[in-house]
Amino acid sequence: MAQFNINFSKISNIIMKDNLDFVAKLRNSGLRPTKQRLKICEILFASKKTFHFSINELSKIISQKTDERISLATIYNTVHAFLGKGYLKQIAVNSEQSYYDTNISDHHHFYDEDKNQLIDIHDDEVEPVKINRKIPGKKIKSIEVLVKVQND
Amino acid sequence: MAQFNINFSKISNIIMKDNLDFVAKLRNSGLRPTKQRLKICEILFASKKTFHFSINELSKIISQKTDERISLATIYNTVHAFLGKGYLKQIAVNSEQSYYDTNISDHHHFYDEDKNQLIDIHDDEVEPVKINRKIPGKKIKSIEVLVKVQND
DNA sequence: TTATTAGTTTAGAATAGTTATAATGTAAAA
DNA sequence: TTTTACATTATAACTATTCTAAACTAATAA
Repeated sequence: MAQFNINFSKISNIIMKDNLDFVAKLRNSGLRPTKQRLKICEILFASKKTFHFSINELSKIISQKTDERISLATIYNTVHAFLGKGYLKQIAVNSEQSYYDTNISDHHHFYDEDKNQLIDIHDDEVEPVKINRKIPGKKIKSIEVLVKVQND
Repeated sequence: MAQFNINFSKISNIIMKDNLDFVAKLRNSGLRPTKQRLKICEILFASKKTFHFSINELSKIISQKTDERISLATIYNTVHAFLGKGYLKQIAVNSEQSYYDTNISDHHHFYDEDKNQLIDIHDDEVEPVKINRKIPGKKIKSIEVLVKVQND
């Protein structure tokens, strides 16, 4: 009886509303829907609005939004797993930190060097980039434009 | 007399041919022409051919080409100094390592993910990238295209 | 259900790249 | 020369990330 109550509160806490979608999403990609992964899904994918983050920033968001802490190792693991499944994109900005994007569509970025912040460039804001050269034996995996900006 | 010989061999060893140019180059930018900096100048700028390198790679080249070792700290310091003076460019590829380019002109890159190698894209190989958007209060510092390629 | 198994989380150790420190050395100025 | 400011160095410290191995938990079999 006591055990039932505990389990129920746990479950109701974790699985709610659109979290059912996340459970399916994870299961479909062969990832077990653990409470850590569901929490991270919620933070990353619950809003229609996409955003950019570093592991460090994600870690802070998690501690703000949750009372239960998630270990750094798990955050790294989860982000890598999501990258591998194509749910996240990695963005090369500089060598100090990795940045990730919940917007996985092909697009380019501004990088604000003063605020250390990425800003999406929408496809209608750039002329398509045409590369008139091929590397023998290689295929293009991605074409990314990074526009660095600073205060003027 | 003995001292004269020692100094002479030192100097003749260090300052020769186009190294005089490097002495001037360094002096003109307010950097003292030390033997370490001259050696690194030689490696980086003696050939007309430009190239890409990581600190680790540069360090290896130095130990191959010199019997006198240069400390890692000095290599970092020197590369940073040269970056600051605009003699080198930093390229954002991924977060594992910093890459540097002795070609400081505006240009784009292929990145071979299998060989972990950068390849210059010449200006005539890309249509100019047009960004039809401005960030208020910001000016564009650089526009860089990174084309990731892999074996096909 | 319950037991088993295979995948997951975790703290903490280990590693890699980079920066800081403080002592020693050296180029340039006095 | 002597002095002074800048450079180099070994090494410690730091930061981002990965590894490890033990404890845990979701899925599966019984």
